[in-house]
Amino acid sequence: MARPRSFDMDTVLDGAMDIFWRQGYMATNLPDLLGAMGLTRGSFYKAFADKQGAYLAALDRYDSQVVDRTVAALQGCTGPTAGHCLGLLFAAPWDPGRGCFICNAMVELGPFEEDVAARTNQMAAKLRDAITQVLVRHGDGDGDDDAGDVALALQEKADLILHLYFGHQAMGKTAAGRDAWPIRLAHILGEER
Amino acid sequence: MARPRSFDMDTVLDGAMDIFWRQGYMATNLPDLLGAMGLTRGSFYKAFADKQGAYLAALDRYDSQVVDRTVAALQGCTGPTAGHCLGLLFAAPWDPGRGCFICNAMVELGPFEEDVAARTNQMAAKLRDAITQVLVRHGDGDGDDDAGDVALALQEKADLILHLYFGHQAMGKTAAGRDAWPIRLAHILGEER
DNA sequence: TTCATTAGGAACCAATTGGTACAAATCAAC
DNA sequence: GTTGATTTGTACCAATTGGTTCCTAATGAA
Repeated sequence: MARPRSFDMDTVLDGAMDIFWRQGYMATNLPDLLGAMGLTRGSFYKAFADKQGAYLAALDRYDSQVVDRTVAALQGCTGPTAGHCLGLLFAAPWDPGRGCFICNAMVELGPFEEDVAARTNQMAAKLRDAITQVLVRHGDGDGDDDAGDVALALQEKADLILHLYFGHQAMGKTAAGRDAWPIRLAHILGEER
Repeated sequence: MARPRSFDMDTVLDGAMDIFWRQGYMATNLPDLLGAMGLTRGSFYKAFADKQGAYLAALDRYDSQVVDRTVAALQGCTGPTAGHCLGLLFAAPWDPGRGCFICNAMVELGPFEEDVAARTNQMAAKLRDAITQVLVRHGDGDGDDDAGDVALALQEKADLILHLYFGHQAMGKTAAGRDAWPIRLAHILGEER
C-alpha cells in the first residue's frame, strides 16, 4: 500500500557521496546537497532524518562502493610482488581535489562525531586487513618472528602502508603534484634491495 | 599618535591558531573565534580583514611557532641515527583530536582556497627539507646514485616520511589509538636490517 | 472505486551566519 | 586642554542556515 518512491535510492546516495566527498560536511549546505541528490526538501527529510543522516548514509555508500571494491581488487590481484599489488591503492583514478573520503571525514569530523569516527575506523580497518592479506600472500607471513623485535611486524607494515596512503591523499588535495610522488612500494617493502 | 592597541597580538594569534587548529575553518563561527581570541567584533575587523584573514594569520602563526620549532628540533638533533631524529616528528606532544594544522587545512580548504594551499605547501616543503637534511646528515647522501634507479632516492625517502607523518596525524584524529602505532622508522629507513 | 498511506513540493520559520555603522574611549602631539 | 587619529564595543543588518508544516497528488490494497 501507499505511494512508492519515485527516485532511485542508489542514484541519490551516489549524489550525496559525491558532494560530501568533494566539499566536506560543513561546506555543503542544504540547497547544494539537494541539488546533488536530485531531491526536494520533502523527499529528503522523509528519506533521511537530517543532514547528518544523509552524511552517514553517504559514508556507508562509500564503504560499499569504493572501499569494498578496493578490497576486492587487492584480494584479486595476481601481481608478482606485494609492492605491485599495493600499488593499486595509490594508482586509483584520481579526481583532483577530492582525495579519500575516509581521510576527509576523519579529519573534519573525527573528533566530534562518534558515528563518523566509528565508520572511518571500520573502513580503515577493512583496508588495513586487505593490505595485510596481500603481504601474507606474498610471503611476508610473520616469518620474521624468529628475529625477535627487530623486524617490522606484519601489522606494523600494514599500518605503515595505510597511513602512507592517507598522507598521500591528504597531500593530493592541494594539487601540488600527485605525479611528483612516484610511490615505489617495492623499496619500502624491501622487495628490491 | 592615536590610540594604541590594548591587546597583545601574539596572544590573540595563539587563540586563533588554537581554535582553528582544533575545529577547522567552517566549524568555527565568529562568536567562538572572538572568544578564543579575546577580541570583540570592532577590534577583530580592524586588525584582520575578515574571518579568512584571521585564518591565514593563524596559519602563519603555526608556521612561525610550530613548524619552525619542529625544523629547528630536527636540525639540532644529535641522535645516533636518522630514525632516531625523525622520530621527533611522531613523538611530538599530542593533543587528542587536534592533529596537524597543515594536514587539517590541506584537507578542508586545499582545493578551494589558493592562499591556504600555498601556505600548506610551503610548510610541507619546509618539513620535507628538514627531513632531507637529517637523512643527509646521517649518511644517506645520495650515495645510491651508482645503483641507478633501483634505490630509493633521497627526496623520495623524505616525501615518504612526510606523507607518513600526515597520514599518522589524520588517523590520530579519530583517537582510535595513536599509541597503537609505534612508529619504528629505523626499519623503514633500513637502518636495522 | 474507495481509502489508507505515503511521496512530493512549496511556503514558511526561528536562529544563526559573517559583516557593517557609528559613537564612545583613548592615546600622542601640539 | 585641544586636536587628530585610531581603537574598541555595541547595536544593527541582510542573507543564509537547517529544519518544519501542510497540503496535494500519487499509489496500491481491499
